[in-house]
Amino acid sequence: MSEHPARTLVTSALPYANGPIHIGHIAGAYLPADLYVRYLRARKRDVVWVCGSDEHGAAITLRARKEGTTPRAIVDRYHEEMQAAFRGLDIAFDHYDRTSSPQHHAFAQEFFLTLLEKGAFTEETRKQFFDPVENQFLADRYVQGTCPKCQHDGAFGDQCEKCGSALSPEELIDPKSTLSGATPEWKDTTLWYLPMDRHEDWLRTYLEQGDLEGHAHHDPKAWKAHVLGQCKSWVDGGLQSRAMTRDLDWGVPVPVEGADGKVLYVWLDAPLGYITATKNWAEKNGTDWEPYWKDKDTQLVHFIGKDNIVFHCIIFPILLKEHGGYLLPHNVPANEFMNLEGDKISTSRNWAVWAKEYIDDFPGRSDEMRYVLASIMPEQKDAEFTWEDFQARVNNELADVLGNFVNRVLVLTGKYFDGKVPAASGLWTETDQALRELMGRTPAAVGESIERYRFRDALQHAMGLVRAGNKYLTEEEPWKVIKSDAQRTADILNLALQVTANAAIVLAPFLPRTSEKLSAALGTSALPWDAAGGDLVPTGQPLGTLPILFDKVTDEQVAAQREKLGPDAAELGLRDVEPEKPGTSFDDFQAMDLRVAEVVAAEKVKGADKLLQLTVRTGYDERTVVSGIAEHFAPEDVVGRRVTLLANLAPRKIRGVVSQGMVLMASTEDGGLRFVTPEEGAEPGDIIR
RNA sequence: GGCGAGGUAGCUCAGCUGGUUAGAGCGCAGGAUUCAUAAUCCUGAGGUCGAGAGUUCAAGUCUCUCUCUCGCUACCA
Repeated sequence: MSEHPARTLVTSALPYANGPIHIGHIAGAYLPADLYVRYLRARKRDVVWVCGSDEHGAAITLRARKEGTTPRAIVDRYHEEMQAAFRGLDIAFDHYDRTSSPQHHAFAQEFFLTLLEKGAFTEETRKQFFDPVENQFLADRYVQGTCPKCQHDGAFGDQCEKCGSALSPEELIDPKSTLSGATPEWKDTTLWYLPMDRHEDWLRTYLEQGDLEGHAHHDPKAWKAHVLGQCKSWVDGGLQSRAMTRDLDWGVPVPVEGADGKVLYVWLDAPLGYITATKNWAEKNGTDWEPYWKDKDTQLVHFIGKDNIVFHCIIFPILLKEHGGYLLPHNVPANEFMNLEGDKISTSRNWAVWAKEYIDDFPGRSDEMRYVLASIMPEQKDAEFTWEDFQARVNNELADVLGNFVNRVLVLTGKYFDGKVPAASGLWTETDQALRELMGRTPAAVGESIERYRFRDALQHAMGLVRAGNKYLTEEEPWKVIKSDAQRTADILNLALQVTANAAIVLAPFLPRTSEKLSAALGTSALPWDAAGGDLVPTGQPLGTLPILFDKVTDEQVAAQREKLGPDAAELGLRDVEPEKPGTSFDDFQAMDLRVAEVVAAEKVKGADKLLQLTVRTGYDERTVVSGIAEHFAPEDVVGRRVTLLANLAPRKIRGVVSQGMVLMASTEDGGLRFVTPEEGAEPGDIIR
């Protein structure tokens, strides 16, 4: 406990600015960080916690197009909304920034240029195929044509899978874009890749031994199993080069001559936002940001969800190390996912508890949600939130155990000692001693758990003190003792009050509002964490009044919340769907040959989870079509069905099977698939137009 | 398909480097109690630790096979 870093920089994953915040986000990356940081602040440690909105990327431009507005308008709206959601749950960042700010753009460009100068990227200026329809450059794999060696006509730009020859895309005869089918143009472009394979050796040492550049850096045993497991699996599997730029018009422009229409890959740009945010925090507070990112005595901790592990543990560290001068993460305590009422949380299906709606429905009751989420936090495996469980925890634990304990102590003191802290004799019984010892070791137990990112454990320890307090009162029965021994009654209540004051401190990270109310009533506000463990409330201290700390959650409230899950009634008439594609021509439509066909045989493609190999009868031939529907349909379910076939689609080899056409499917809102089946009477071979 | 993490009492979950009768909270049953928000406290019932095999004096804890869940990844024309 004595050794600790000189300062700690904490980050939480930058939330993506195209949707509201729900409890899955909160429990994953924000509440744990908030608990950790509140604890460190209470210990008077030097800690800074930064976060911000991740505002770039293609999804935001798509959303803007759908809503008929600009990306700027979208990110501005969510930037405000997300901050309000965090405030509502008392998620208290030291600084919340955004990646679309001029400062961030400038910093990200500078960082990119430094990497470029240091040779961190492989830069390739070369001619590359460009799809004029999709208006973007095509990776080798997205070009297909006839193999110059074996005349196989499904060869990819990098390799012919028929004869195994390695190819360059320009060698292909009659190349086509696999995105649009258009004939690509041969144009100059520059791409910047991060060759991650160069970094495998030191990454392995860093991850497995916790050593960096020959020095002990962190304790790998302190990392969560699932985090290390996933990282090792990546490194052991061999790291690939990753393009660090994208062809988009919304993002941080690549700061290189002639790179118009290119932006930094969001995964490069977003984590740099942590640094920008730290800089802006420092400027706001008139201090220096550099020690937080560069001093050897600083500890860097990233709080994220499990979907972000590889980026924070592998790619970002590579970037930081290549740049030089920056610290690498000392721990990445990623949480797993929070499920909801038996199902995955889903934004599009409105299967979520939105932070903002919770606060609207339960105003002033942020502590309750914080408590429940901390109790069930998905620290080592996925967790499950249900409203029934929420009700039980709030009612049984917060109201009955904590709230009632506080109330008993205050009422008894009010009744017997006029609301003033009675003087203790100092003669403690064995029972008293046992409780005092528990009180003495609880702060360390809670703190140790928090420092190990075991927040549920920490909360258990803190609540354990309160439970012991209830037990103490029941066993010592001051309401009986008062009749015969006023001093003994004073001793009992004095100790019960000390327990209450201690509980206020150790519960403060979890229940900041409740803790503040309690401390205010006891006159122990502003006591630091390290004061806890002993007597805190001075004799004679008049106690303030406290309203009931926690209202019970009613069955009606539970029912109403469950009712809100699922598709919104208002949305049922007007669906939230992908925007319509830009206009096409009648000629383009005419170019497609759509036919009625019948499935005569079906089998799973071996080695593929999602692929079904179908044999379809078109009336004029029988052919093989590979379709990605195996997760929705068993082979026997599809045999005999009449389907809509795009018959003249260029053949393509998928998983070793040549697919001659495409079966049209409707994808439903819940992620399911339905065949587009012609009405009775249509026969295989009938033309659809 | 490859890889990773999980599968422990009715529910939500702990069980660190293998070692006496497998734990907590909630729920349930019985009892005690009344200062308190019908709150509290005590006692108890409940588990072949996903299935099967193996290593060991000893396995929830190590190895192998299988199975289910979640994630990453490839293939979804």
